[in-house]
Amino acid sequence: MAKDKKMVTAITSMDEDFAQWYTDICKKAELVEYTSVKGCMVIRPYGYAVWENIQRILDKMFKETGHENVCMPMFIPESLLQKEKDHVEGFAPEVAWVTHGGNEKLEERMCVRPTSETLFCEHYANIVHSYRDLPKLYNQWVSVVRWEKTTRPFLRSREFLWQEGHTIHATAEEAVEETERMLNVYAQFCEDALAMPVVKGKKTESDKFAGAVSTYAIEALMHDGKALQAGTSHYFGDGFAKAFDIEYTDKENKRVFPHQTSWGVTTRLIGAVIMTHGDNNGLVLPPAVAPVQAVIIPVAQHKEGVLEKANELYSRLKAAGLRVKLDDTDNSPGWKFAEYEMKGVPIRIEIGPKDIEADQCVIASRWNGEKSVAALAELESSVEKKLKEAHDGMYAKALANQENRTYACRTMDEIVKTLEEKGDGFIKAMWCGEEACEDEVKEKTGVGSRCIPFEQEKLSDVCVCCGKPAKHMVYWGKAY
RNA sequence: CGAGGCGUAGCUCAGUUUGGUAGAGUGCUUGGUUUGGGACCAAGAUGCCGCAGGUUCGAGUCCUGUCGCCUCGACCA
Repeated sequence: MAKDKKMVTAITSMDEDFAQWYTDICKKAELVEYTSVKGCMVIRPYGYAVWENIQRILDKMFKETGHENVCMPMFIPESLLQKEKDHVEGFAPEVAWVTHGGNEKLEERMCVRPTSETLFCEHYANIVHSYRDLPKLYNQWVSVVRWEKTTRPFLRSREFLWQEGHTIHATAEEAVEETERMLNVYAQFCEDALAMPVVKGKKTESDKFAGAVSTYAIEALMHDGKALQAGTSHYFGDGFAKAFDIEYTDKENKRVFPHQTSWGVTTRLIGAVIMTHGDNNGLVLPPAVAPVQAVIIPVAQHKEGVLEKANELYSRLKAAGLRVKLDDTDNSPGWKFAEYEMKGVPIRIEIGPKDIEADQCVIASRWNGEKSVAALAELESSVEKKLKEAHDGMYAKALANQENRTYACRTMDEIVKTLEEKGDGFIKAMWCGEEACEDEVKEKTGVGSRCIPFEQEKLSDVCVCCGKPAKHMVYWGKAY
């Protein structure tokens, strides 16, 4: 293991002030910059490259499951937003309104989309007429606006980038299946691409999406023990179809309502990556989404043959399909080490005169700080092996953190005591299903319901709050 | 949005109590020596003191507003 001496003084230590540590990483790793637009941020090239990798991988998964990309308008007329009662009640308090076009006041004001269910519904009403038109499996990569009061880079901003999938199906069964399928796609993506374990489950009634019959979510546990909702998938039943007059003719020549879903993940995933894997030396990126997977640092690069050799390694790794960078600036090697650690590059390759003589290079892994020597002849396979190890190691470490911070509690007192003694984390506790109890737990312990996990355990027979028979085991936690 | 704290050089911060010429370290530029964990020497450049008003002969300093960051609540992807 690497010495645990803190080598970068540029960022606040996460044990000292986690929130400040997070902000420091966002800025020092050159992911974002603030602007004069309140609550909005510039996603800088390095941060955007992470998003592009997330997009690329997810987009492929969406297409493999039969989805097509579309693009809806960014404005929604007020009358259209009003059509579904629960939906408008949920979103109206946080939408931005456009009231003027140029100097002229609009006949009807329009909101900037906070989400696009209403637009998709209007569109589906136009294009779905027969069972032969179903299903429609659509997705769009856009930004949306929600007038948030408290904002933080990636975790909550007034405008954010996301994808929203919107599908419409002939039957409820098919739509429910789609809702679950996409939640699984998200969970698999988090595991395979972000090395981030998640808990899959259903949201409670009070926590579900405005207008949904049921909402499913993946919840991840951050390094400070707080929970982060990393993705959601909603089943709408035929409620939106009824509100928007989407009807089709089935095989029996009957007019029926179709069933819908929607699902989304956002740039918040980048925040999740930062807070799941980052350490006191900076960002730690999972290899699958790292803009640079390996950086080559020449040592004593002024010496004969060093840069030539470094360039040769660069060409070989590039040809092997890796995202690789060679830093031949005249900063000192130590400076470069720290810089790429801050930026979370998974693998560092050091090549200097001593290595060249021995036909080898040094490979250092960001996630655990380990250094090893690799023969130049086996460069490609060594680096690929280290990248694989990085992914697996990061996942295992994140999973261990999640498991170590998940506590089963049988009474309210136990919840309070656990949080006091162990700090924040997931609390597993039984629940009767009544909203009053959910609220009381939140009020008395500070933790809210995160989800009813698919993987249920029976911790006791009774609700942690009221003592009546329990219906579900719930994950509770403080949320971002 | 409610309560509290903070915005001064790219970064970290002093100076604000008691109004009177804008400071340090680090970074940046140039030259040289270095180069396996944020190198060293020398010379140089860098500021509408977050922004907008106000008080004053004079504001980084006092007042008001606003924008942003941090903490704790409420709301939320």
